[in-house]
Amino acid sequence: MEDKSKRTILLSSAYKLFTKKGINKTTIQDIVDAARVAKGTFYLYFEDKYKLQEELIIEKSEEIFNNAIDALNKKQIKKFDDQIIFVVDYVIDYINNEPAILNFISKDLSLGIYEEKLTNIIGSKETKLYDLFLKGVKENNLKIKNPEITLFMIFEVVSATCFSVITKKIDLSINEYKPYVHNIIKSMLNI
Amino acid sequence: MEDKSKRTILLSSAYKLFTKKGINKTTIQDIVDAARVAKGTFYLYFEDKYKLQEELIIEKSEEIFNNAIDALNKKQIKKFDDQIIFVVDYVIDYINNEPAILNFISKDLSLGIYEEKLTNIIGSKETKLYDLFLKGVKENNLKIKNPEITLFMIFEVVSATCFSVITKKIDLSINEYKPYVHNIIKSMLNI
Amino acid sequence: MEDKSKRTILLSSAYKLFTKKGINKTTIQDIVDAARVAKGTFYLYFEDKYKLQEELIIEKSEEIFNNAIDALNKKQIKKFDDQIIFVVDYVIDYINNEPAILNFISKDLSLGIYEEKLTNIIGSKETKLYDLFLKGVKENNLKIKNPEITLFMIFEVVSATCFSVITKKIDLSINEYKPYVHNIIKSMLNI
Amino acid sequence: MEDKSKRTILLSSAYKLFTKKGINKTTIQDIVDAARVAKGTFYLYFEDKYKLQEELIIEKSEEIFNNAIDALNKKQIKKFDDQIIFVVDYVIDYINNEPAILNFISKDLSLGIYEEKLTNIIGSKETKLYDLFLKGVKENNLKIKNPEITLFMIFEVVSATCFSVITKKIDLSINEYKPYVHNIIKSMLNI
DNA sequence: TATGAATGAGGGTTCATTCAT
DNA sequence: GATGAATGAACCCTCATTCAT
Repeated sequence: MEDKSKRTILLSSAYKLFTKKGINKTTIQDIVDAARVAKGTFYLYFEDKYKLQEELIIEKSEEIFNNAIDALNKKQIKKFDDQIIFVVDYVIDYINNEPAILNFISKDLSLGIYEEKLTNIIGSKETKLYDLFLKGVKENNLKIKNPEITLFMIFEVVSATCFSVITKKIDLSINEYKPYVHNIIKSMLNI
Repeated sequence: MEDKSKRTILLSSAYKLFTKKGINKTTIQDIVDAARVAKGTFYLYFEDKYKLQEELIIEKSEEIFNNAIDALNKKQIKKFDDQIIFVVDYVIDYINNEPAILNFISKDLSLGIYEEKLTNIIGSKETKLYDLFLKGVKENNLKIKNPEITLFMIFEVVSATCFSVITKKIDLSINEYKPYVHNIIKSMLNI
Repeated sequence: MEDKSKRTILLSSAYKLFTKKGINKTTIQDIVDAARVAKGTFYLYFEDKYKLQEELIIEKSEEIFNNAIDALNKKQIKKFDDQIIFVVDYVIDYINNEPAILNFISKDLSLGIYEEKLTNIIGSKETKLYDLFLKGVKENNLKIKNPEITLFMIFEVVSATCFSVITKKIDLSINEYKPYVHNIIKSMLNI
Repeated sequence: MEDKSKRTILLSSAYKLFTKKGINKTTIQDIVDAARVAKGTFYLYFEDKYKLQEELIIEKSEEIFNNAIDALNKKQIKKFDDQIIFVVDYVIDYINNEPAILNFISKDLSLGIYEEKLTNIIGSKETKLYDLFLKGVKENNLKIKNPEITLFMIFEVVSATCFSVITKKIDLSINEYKPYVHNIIKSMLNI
């Protein structure tokens, strides 16, 4: 505990506040108060709260996607579309269990940033998810012109609809909702 | 001109500023200056700038959707999926021609609000779009369990991806993008 | 009293503080506290404290010079150099009686600004002092190539030395000092 | 190089920054960064940046005056007023060639301090300049009551006017300006 | 000596909101 | 209804100074 760097404490304090109040309503004063740290300390480590947010988003997103793929590897799922659906469901369940995360990454003003970063993560040639997808398309001889765009659109469809369902803007349980998503994804994969 | 109520002038001044600078960077001072009205006057008509924004969003959205359906009625489009795609394309083209509107309804913090309002508009039993959709599903004997959810998801898919394409987060022209959307919609309609 | 505008109160409060503590050590908070006015009110009237200072300097300088010339007009001083010396002595005495004014216009960082403004005042074709000087040079057939520069340098000599004497940087009474200045001025006027 | 004490490095780093940005806009962080030294180290050697500045001013001023007198000694200038004028011109030229020095010693808030220090330097019985002046007055049998005051006033006149000319507050080249100064000095020396 | 992370008082500035006119 | 001067809480950010290592 005591060896946690102030930087780490600031990150986790900000995370809690962002998920609770959203980034716009969270002030730097709130963050340093929660971290029991002086105001100036914040500026030793972050330019402003948006830079801090970016770090959190990248960190959190990578964590979710990597966990999803790790979980996938432990299963024996053969069919490509089932693999993709497994990953999608994993992400949906994760967010559904920790819905406050949406409060932090998209409620206020940051859906744009979030997507931009996630697009980087998904589209990055180094990412396991992207590799998985490309390999699947190839091995299954899928007639997909531009796999990157398709993957991106899957992500968009999932995140946008998932967001609405989880935040109860539409009266649908997450499990009632999943089949719809699965169908869309299958059709996007031309299977 | 001179008989325009102050309220109307405030709405149109705010609209111009919101599309130009986004709502967060627009101050009430900016709005009343543009409207050539005193600061106190603002509070005679609106609780705060977010209430004003809500009004604008509803007004603007209804305008777009109603225009879309009016345009549809002038064409002789027989097939149901083509009708839906026509409406979708109409909306996409509208936003693409006036992308500043995204600056106002989603760039900052308001995609959530926007969707909530639009959901109301789409889902409202009184809306022409909803009626059109229901009638189409029935007449075509489509195997769609819950038409409302499907319509909602179409909207989500269109808006989320459209937003990314128009704001150039993904390197794809709006016309390259349309076929993807059309395919998804067709599959969602089980046709 | 009650009809004094907040602007006027801010100006006079700032004047007191500037003369007491210098402008650099005076904060906007100090000024509004002294004026018993809210902080925001300051920004209704002044961009920052330096703009306020400029106004004070111009106002105060014009006051001094105009008083000097008015006093001169009440005397019957014939000789040109005596007229100039009268004005110079008037200014020296004024500052000597209210030396705190130097604390405000030159102690901190503002000698430059002060001089710039005074140069404008002195050199301004509309100023009585400048007219007086030009007329004197002409009527007395003085061999002065560039009267404006000469007037400027008289001002510099007086203010620089006067500043040192009054602020006791040199151990000399103001009256012991005057003859030196008079001699310099006479020599500068080539009389 | 490597044996330069941290103290010396701090002084020269501060000098560079003061001449470039002025003392007020130079932070202690700037200084220690430039000196490649830790922040705490600054406080081992200086109370604050103003104490450091004082040292620099004294050091620099002595350097200039001593150089001026050394240069004088290499010339064969007989007449006393020519000697003084030589020194004055030397100083003027020096500042004119390195005007950034004014940025450091007077632009911000320090003309007062500077003059105070210089007055000490000039008036100090140990200074070569003062000796030179006293000797000259005596040998030439000049009717100058108080040589110290006269020397001080020469300095004031030169520095004040020189400052205005070099910083372009008055539209006059340094060479057009010199004759005016020379005349004033001659008259001050009663020659 | 030397370090540099940590501090926190304090500055400038913005702006939604009120209220006497 | 309409005004706009006044308010003051709230914010971001800087930076001289300290102190445990």
